[in-house]
Amino acid sequence: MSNKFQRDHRCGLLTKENAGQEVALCGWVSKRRDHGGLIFIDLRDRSGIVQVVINPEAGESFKVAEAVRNEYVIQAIGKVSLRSAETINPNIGTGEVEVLVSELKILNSAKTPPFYIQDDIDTDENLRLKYRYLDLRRPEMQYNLILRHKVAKLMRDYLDQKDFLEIETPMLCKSTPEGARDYLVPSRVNPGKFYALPQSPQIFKQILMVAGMERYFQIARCFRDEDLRADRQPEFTQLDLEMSFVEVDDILEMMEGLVTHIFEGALGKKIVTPFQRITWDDAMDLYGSDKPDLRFDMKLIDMVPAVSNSDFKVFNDVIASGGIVKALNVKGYANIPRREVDGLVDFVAIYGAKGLAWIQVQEDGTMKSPISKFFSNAHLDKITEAANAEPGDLILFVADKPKVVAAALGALRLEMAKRRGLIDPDELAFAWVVDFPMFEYDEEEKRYFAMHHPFTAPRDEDLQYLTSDPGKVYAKAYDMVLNGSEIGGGSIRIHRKDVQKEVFASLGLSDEEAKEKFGFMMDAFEYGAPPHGGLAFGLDRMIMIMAKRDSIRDVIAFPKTQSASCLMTQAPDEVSEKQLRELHIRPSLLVKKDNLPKE
RNA sequence: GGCCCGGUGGUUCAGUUGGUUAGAAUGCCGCCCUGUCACGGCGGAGGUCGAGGGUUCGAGUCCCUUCCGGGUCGCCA
Repeated sequence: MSNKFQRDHRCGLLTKENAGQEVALCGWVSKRRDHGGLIFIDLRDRSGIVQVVINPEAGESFKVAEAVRNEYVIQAIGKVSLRSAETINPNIGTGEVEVLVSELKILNSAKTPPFYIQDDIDTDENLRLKYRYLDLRRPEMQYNLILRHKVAKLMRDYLDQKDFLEIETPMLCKSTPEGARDYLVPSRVNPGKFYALPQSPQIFKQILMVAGMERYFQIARCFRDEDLRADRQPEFTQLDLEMSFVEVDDILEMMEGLVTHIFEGALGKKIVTPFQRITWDDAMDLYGSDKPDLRFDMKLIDMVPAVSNSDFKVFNDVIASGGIVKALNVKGYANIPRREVDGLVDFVAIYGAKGLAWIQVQEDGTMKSPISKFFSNAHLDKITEAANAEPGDLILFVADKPKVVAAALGALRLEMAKRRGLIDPDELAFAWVVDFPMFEYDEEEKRYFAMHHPFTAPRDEDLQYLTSDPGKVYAKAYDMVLNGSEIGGGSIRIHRKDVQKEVFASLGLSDEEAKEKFGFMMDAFEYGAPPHGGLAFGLDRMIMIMAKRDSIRDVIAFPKTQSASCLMTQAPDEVSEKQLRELHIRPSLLVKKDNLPKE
């Protein structure tokens, strides 16, 4: 009898219902337990694990079972049988059944793997990445990739239903001047010229709107040649989309529908809409971050009114020079040991804060603090009132330029929440951060930069300040935030040439430069560009949160290390002189790192 | 580019103030075992202590350089 397939059932899907059936299974040996006259094998395929049992009655196949080792690929044919009550294993899904094997075949042998193929292994990432094909065999990694597939499918289903078209845009693009560093690709047929890999399909999707596609999306790979982080890879995936004839509310509503669809479909979680909306100004003011974690409260408190006119020179000087004083009230943390407080001073120093002041409100209501001696009782009353402090609370102060205070206290807020266990890992706190400033002033280069990108539309009421006072202009831009992570961002775009020209001018781009870099886009805007806007979701980050992982690498099949290399394939690598010459790159121009002149 | 953490049998780790032959657990190999599921019992093999240099009578341990991995600040329109 020849089977069309080598197997007709999946390991992890066998249940009581299959009892009595003759089945053929294929998979990897997860574990072998040899009792001499009886051998148990945990057989694993993508669906899960089932126990197969073999005894000497199976003849030659029993000898095969004796030779089998972990990660051998085998085919097992046998009868599904119910386990007797005392041998049921409640720890696995298929624990009520097992397969009594009559025929066992080794499809391939395997070397002993360098680490266990099981969840919760404590292994160096080095090894996991080098042997990624083994790492990906682990159930939790399979779950992550399956989840990723489900999410992508749910996205496609939803957007298809809403009349979006999936359209591909080029990978070989023109280098863009501002923003992140581009990955460059030399052109063989155009000596001395380079393509850039896309940082996003931004320009193409806007052109697609001019082209009348009305609703577009793409699950697009994007590239940025910047330093890596736990949540940042040099190549990453975005759900990129754009719509014509919409205003901000239309897009936010559509995206809330999308996210609801995804989280219900993939995780069975009910999401409440509409999401909370918070302006960028408020987010920075209350949370010190443009991506606040709203799973807990602990807002930043403005302390300037309470501490003004005291004898504390440090605060007075900061306020006099245009700085601010803010504080956090860490409830019930007054008993923090001195050593830990000193550690917090170091913690905020990372973000540029020159110091950290604190007041411990003791159980008897008295203050323990290195700075309380500078304040009158009236001042202290005002401070505790502003902080809404009760006995047992710890008040932490940072005084500096607004940007430093936000960064330091924003980070400290998260850190204290972690230490106090204030974060519910099962909660999903969605929010929109809206009304971003259009521009950000760079002190070093003494000019404005676009906070999102230069195609973002300013708010109608702010158009008047575009040239006179760019710092006052806010944009029709929005970020979707989930649990303190930015998972999506977008804006209404500029669709009028005159406005686009003004924005380029505010950015210090001359007409010639604008024409040289974005001429095709300005041209397109002259041929009937519809009002449009869109958004891009960071797919990797969203999956990371859904899978409750700390690293984006765990939801990407083949990620790069912090030095942007692939430990499995050894990319990037050197290339032959011939290849270089064909690309018009003189090998002699290549300089190894250790030969570079010191800067 | 800065700061911090790590690199010791296949794996995860211990290794004191620099001192004899670098230990443990697990894995691996062999033998035994018919109800295990972290199977059990007995025996065995397995180490350039990331690499290079230095200090020292003597370095896994101290110093310098370097490579690799991780976290983070800058950076990421």
